[in-house]
Amino acid sequence: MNKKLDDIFRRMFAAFGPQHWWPGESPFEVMVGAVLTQNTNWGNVERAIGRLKQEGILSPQAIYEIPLSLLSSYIQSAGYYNIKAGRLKNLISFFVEEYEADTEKMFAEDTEALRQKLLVIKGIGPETADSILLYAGHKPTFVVDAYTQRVISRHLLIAEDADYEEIRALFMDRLPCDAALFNEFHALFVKLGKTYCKKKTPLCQDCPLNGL
DNA sequence: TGCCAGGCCGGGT
DNA sequence: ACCCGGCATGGC
Repeated sequence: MNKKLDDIFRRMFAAFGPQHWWPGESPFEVMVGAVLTQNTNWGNVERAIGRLKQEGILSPQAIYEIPLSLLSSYIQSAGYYNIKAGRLKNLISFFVEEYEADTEKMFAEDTEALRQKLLVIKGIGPETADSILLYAGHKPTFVVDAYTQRVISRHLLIAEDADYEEIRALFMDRLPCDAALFNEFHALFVKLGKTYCKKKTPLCQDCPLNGL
C-alpha cells in the first residue's frame, strides 16, 4: 500500500470513522440512487426514493413498465427529473433484458466487462457505473467524484486537469484491490469534502489532511 | 439570496 | 480531442 495514500486514509478514518456506505437497503435501490444522485444533494434523492417506495414502484419490473412521464413526476425532488427518468429507464431496461432483473446474475459477470457495458448505457457515465459496481455489487473499482477530485488536487497529489480514468488509475494502481477499502476510501473523501473542502473555501482550515 | 449538490450528454469548435 | 450550455430541486 502506497504510503501517502495510506496516510490520507488513516487520517480521514481517524477523523470520521466508518461511513457505512451506500445508504440503501438493497443492491437495486443502490442502482436507482446512483442515477438519482448525479450532481444532486443526497437529501433530495432520499425523498425521491421514498416517493417511489410509497407509490410501490421501487422494483425493476415496475420501473420497467411505468410510463416515463409518471416516473419523472415521482422523482421530481431529485431534480433533472425528465432527464433522470429516461436514464433510470435505460439502466433498468438493460438490467431486466440482459439479466432478468437479477443482481446476482449481473454481478457474476467479469467486472471490467460489466463496467464497459454499463458505460454504453445512455445516462450512465464513469462515476455512476463505478458506484453501481462498488456499492451495489461489492466489486473492487474506485469511484471518483467531484469531492475526490477537489481534495486530491488541493493536496497536490495530482494535476488539477486530470481526467476521471487517470484519477481512478492512480488509486487502483497504488492500493490493494479490495472492495471494502475502496468503499470506505471514497465515502471518506465525500465526508471530508463536505466538511472541509467546499468549493467556496479555498483554504481548508482544520482539514485533517493539512500538512501531509 | 445566490450558490451549491456524491454527472452526463450533445453540439460546436 | 476539448469546451460549454442545459438539465432542476431543495438546503443553507
